[in-house]
Amino acid sequence: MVERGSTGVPGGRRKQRVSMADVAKLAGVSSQTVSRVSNGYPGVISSTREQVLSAMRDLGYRPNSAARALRYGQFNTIGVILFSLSSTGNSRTVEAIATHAAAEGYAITLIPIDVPTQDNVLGAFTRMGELAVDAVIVIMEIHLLDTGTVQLPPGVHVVVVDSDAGDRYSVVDTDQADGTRKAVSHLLDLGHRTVWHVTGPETSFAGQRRTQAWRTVLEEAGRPVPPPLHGDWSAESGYAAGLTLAEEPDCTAVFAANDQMALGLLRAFHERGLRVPADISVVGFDDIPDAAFFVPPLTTVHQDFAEVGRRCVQDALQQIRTRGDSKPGTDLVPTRLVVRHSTAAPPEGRR
Amino acid sequence: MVERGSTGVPGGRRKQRVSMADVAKLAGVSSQTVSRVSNGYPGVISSTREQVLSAMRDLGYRPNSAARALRYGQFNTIGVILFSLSSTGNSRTVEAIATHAAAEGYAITLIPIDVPTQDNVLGAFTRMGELAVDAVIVIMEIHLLDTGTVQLPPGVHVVVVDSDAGDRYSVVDTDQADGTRKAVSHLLDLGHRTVWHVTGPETSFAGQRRTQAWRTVLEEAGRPVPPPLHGDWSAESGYAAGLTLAEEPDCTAVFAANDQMALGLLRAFHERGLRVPADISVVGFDDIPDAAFFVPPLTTVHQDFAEVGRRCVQDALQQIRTRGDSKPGTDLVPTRLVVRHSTAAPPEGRR
DNA sequence: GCCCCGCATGTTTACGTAAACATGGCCTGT
DNA sequence: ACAGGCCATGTTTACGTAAACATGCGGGGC
Repeated sequence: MVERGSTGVPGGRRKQRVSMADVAKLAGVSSQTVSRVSNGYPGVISSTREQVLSAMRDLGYRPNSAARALRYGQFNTIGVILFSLSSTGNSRTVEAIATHAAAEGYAITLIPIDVPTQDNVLGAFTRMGELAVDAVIVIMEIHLLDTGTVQLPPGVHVVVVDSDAGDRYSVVDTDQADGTRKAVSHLLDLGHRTVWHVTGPETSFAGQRRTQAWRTVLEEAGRPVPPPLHGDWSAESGYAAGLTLAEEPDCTAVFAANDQMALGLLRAFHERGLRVPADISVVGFDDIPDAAFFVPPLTTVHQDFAEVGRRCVQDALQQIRTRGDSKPGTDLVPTRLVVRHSTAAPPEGRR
Repeated sequence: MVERGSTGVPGGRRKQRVSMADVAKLAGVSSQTVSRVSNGYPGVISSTREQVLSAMRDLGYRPNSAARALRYGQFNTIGVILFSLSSTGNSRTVEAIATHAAAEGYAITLIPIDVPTQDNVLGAFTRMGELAVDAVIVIMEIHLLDTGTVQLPPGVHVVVVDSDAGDRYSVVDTDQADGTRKAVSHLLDLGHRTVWHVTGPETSFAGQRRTQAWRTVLEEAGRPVPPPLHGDWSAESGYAAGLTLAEEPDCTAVFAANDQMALGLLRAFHERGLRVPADISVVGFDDIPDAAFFVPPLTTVHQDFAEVGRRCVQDALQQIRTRGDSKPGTDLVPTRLVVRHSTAAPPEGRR
């Protein structure tokens, strides 16, 4: 079982992999002709081509991508650096990236950072330089990298998600501010005096932006700005915030920075005997597939992760093809408010 | 932009990448010495080493992984083929795979198959052969591959998740049967006469196994086996099943093949005025992070995706290191029943 | 004092591919 | 009929790295 490969060298340890030279020998042509057939180049007569193809089949020839990469100077691979695949948003973005990259003939290499310490991030970026990638998509708050020690290797193109480094890198992101505006305005339009807020973690740029936009909308409307409650994206943190909010008699509407925290809110309110939406309205962010099946179905801001992924790949390929000549900029993907049954007018006398 | 010539051409576009030869020239040594320094080999005097390191820094040298891979005949990369990252299970398994692989110095290349047709699968496996990977982890229903047309390229080591191809490939999976047994027995122990079931899609091996085990447990206990309701993993399909089950007066306990469908059940029962668990008990499978925050918190079977991922990597590396000498086998990861508040004894007179 | 050994470093080569250049035969146009 | 050109195919070379082999110098043992 140790020996693999194909040519019938009796007894001896066979060659690990079949090369063009092997195919060429069997087909009775030069390796260059094999190369031409392999790449579908013209200028090979059909009988020769058939012979070569047949030899390839017989030997189980597969091109060696390392040699190709060496020859061409590029790898047809895009690296994706991220903290976690656990969040719906990240995993769906990565999925879209992988799909679109595959359609363009690029593979995806995943570089996870389990614990987002400075050292780990630094390490990931250092390894990155040695990895076989033509471009890197970074899905995280790039500020973690701004302390000066880290610099991306030159010659590696970068696209950033969930960050604001638009002046230095190409940025693709959901339009957090606009989505938040839709959510908060929806609640105000229903007649709520103000809107409370459960934030995402401070390390998240997306979270920061949502909180910032929430504050701005309230201020522009001349409404009081309640103290935000701090969450970390998890349903558990939303639950904790919900227990606190249940004690606030003034609170009739809550904007959670993501759907999972909204789920925690729903459970907390249910436990405390608050009816959603009769007593209190809840809006989330993301529109995860489950949101339509929460009790009650959640009104939330739909993010188009697939589109984010698509644009990431597009930008990355653009940079690769222009060799970085394209200028950095920010590419915002629009959102959409999905109204379900977790929002309604505030109860009488509380608006 | 076409030229990629030598260093120091004033005004000219510099070489894209720095090679050992460049470092060697600057340091005044041979490229072999640079190689030795780069790989931490002994036999380089410290003053020379310092000079080389300094030159590396100055030029921003990074080893070319394509050349390395070509030289060594391996890529230090593991490919992961999957249908979707959308499911919690897959994304968490992939995350664990990526983390453990990184710890071993391996990178992960993702090969998504957006639509699981025979052709696409075939295509993915064909491309796979050309990709720069030393092993492949397949996360999907292997039955699709058993029709004979598809065969993995020889020389690529394979580990399969969610399948029963244990005789041909190395398999790692959650112990579906045992988890199901725990779930169903829990409900029977509470006093329910029998347990209804919402299945996963037929294409899923994991789903099939859960349904099979559910039936077995009931039969062994001498209980009637109600007709299973067919789901597709989505909360929506669970919701549809829930609406049907709400009309079944005999139904006091349901085992959903995953948590999302259980979520759909909860909503359907809530809408129909059935109290969970007072009127009807629900058990899920997976223990997604949100399950603890459903209304009510869901009793479910915990799957250790991280462990599945870890063992996948372990098996893959084992195969790479032994060159496939290790025999295929099935490696089952145990589950754990997490009892929350969606299960209770059946209502009086209905047990 | 001479020879040999070992150590630091240099030189050659091969990994598999494909561009660039080379060759040779046949067809076409006059 | 002959020259020129084009087409199918072969040969050479370079991509960046590292193993294998080569070199040359200094020091220790006799």
